[in-house]
Amino acid sequence: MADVVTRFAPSPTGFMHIGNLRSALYEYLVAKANNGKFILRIEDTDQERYVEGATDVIYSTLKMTGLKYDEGPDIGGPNGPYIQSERKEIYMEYAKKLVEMGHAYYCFCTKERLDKLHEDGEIGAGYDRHCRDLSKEEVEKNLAAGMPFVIRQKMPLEGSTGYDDEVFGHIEIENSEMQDQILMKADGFPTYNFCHVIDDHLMGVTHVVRGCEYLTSTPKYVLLYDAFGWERPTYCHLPLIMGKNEDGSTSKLSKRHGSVSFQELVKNGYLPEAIINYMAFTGWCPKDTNEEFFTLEELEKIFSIDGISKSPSVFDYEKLLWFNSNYIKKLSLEKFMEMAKPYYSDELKAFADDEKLAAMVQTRISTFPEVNEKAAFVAGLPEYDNELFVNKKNKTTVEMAKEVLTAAIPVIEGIESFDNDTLFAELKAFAEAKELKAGAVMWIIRIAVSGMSVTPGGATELMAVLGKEESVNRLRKSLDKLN
RNA sequence: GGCCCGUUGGUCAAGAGGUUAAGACAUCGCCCUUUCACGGCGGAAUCAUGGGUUCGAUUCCCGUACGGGUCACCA
Repeated sequence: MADVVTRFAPSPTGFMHIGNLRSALYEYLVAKANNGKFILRIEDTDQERYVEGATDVIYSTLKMTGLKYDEGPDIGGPNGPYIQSERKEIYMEYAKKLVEMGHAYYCFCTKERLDKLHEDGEIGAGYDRHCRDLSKEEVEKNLAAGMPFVIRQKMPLEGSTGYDDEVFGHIEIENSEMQDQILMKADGFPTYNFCHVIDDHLMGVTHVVRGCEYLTSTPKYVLLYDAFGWERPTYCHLPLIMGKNEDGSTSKLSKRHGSVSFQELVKNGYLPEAIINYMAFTGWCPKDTNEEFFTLEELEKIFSIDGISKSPSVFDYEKLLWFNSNYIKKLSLEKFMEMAKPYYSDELKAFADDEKLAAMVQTRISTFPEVNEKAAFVAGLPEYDNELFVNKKNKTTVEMAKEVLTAAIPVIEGIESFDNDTLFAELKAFAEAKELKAGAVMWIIRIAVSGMSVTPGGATELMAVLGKEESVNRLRKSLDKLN
């Protein structure tokens, strides 16, 4: 396939929905898998939904995820402008051309009349084509009188229109099912239904990749291409992303399912690379491998349209978590520390630069905010129940804890180089001398030094992080508690 | 409601007219171990349903059920 051109055409709504980003990813991959071009276009024809600064969210998301576009509003290109509100005149020009050719018509129906039609009619009754056959004179007269108007597409009354979708195969819709949809609104702006076709053609888009909510409206767009005598693009509709409800049912992914925007996920400590990697697998999977870890670059090489699934997939936060923890483990310690730092609570901020602590924490978290829970032990010895010393597997008891601590504290105080290896070796020898299992001694010391049943490291690792003075202080405190 | 699409374990999914129906997440058990995590090994668990076609269908066809999408001066 040569000269493939795809585009990502989001509306500036102020946040990047996961489904939206998934579309962008696939659009990017379809282009890059074929050495093609990827265009960014902003669809802001709905003036009522205008959101300040929303385009910046789009730019930054694409930048963070590495979805580099070859043409776009902020970088320019030969087919600009790339913001639809700046292309307003173009659409009116083409709409009028369509009227002249008999494929569209002026409609002067008021909003009130349309609303009434809606109320009175059955579900899906739609527009009654009231203005479809106005005489040329009438139209001229209304126009001259300055009556507000919209331009509607004149659908064929009979027959059917079909196209071949790359994912879903042949789709055929009766023309009678299609409404005379509005192409140009009364405010002079085009509707999506119209301008995306004009832009896609003018910008040379060869592959229209988008969510399958457009699957059944595409014949209308195809009719537009035909009316202009333009070559139809290749269509590739993507299965939707669903969320799982509490009762086990699924529905379109929304807030109640969890974080649904890219920004939110990042804020919650997910890495863009992990998000992208996981997202590539929602509705697609490679043909000849079971491998699941792919960088964007690698995806560009192996992606192909025939690996796209038809059925909707449930967004699995558990699996995303798993991807994320793996990506966190792959980070260099330096990078990890830099990225984790903002997530430390005020109380723990001072420890964010501790390499030993970071190395310990890095292998045990799935998202960055978890650093606090893992690093909590450094903050101080919490109030805890002496029962924590009791452990079945190691056969430890509260009594034993008292004895072990009494004997071990002097040993630990005597250790010069307070690193994990030395500590471990010394305490192991200590255990042998006392004819105790190493595990039993370690358990008791770990509890005494942390006051927690679950910690991000073993007894000696914790002590190495805490340092000699703090460790010994804590051990003494815990021993006092036992007396 | 009309039209369109879909349905392989809890989830993501590969797959083919004849297979022990891959793999991953989650889950359970065991091992490793200085608790947890990591890692290793193993288990449980899937072709929505009825009818065809066929020597044989989970795979092809039709119906049913269920799920989803769509029917805006939103995209």
